[in-house]
Amino acid sequence: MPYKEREINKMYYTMGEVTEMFGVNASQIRFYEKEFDVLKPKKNKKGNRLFTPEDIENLKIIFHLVDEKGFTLKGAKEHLKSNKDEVKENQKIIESLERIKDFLLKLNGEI
Amino acid sequence: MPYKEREINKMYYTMGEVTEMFGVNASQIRFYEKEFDVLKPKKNKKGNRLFTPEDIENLKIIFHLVDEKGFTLKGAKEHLKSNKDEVKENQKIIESLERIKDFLLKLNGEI
DNA sequence: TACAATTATGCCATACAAAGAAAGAGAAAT
DNA sequence: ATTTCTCTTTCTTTGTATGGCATAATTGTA
Repeated sequence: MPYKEREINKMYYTMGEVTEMFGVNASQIRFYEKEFDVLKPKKNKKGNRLFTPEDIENLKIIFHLVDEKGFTLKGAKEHLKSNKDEVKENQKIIESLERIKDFLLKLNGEI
Repeated sequence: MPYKEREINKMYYTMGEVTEMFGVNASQIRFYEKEFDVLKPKKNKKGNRLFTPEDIENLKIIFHLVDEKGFTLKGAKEHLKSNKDEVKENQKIIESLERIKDFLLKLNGEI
């Protein structure tokens, strides 16, 4: 594995970076960590949390569900479990349609 | 208007029937009535509530959103008002596919 | 008597916020 | 180089406002 890729994989976010990113109090992040099993930040020797990019993605989804959609934490948990695949499926469909669109545009140019 | 249809339109549900139907306390129904503008039961001379079939339908939706989907009351309200949910998303996808269909039909005619 | 209304108050879980301790990092003093 | 002092960050624990109804008291009427 090349050097840069290893660096990316080792990318961690501190608690300060996360609270800055979402504009919330650290206590809320810790509370969410207790509530949502998908959030599993590593910890260093001191005990400080090291958030992975996956943690960040999950936090984005959680904040979207809770703040914008109006789910309870419990509702957001179940939505995460049952709908993560659905969201990814829709993403794939959209990407597929984009490719078809590009193909058709190219075809249209050739006629 | 024929007799039977008038009867159907005049169909009302009492508070007792509603609490029985949803298995909840009357105070919860009255509380939801205060919270959700869509719930507007008539009242007879005595003051007793007369729930319309439309009220019942809305209550079904509300209970579904709150109890099963895990929305907060606020979230359920907004979900009811703005159809910004899956329905509208799917609508956009369908419209997009319709346009693609028209494009393909046109293309097929030209070749 | 039995069901329903209103108004006021009570209550418990949810969803965080605040407080205080502990642990580096860096600068200053020894 | 090492100790001491502050400064900052994060930790854990404890506190609390709000949400979401339930209960109580009183009144009405069929």
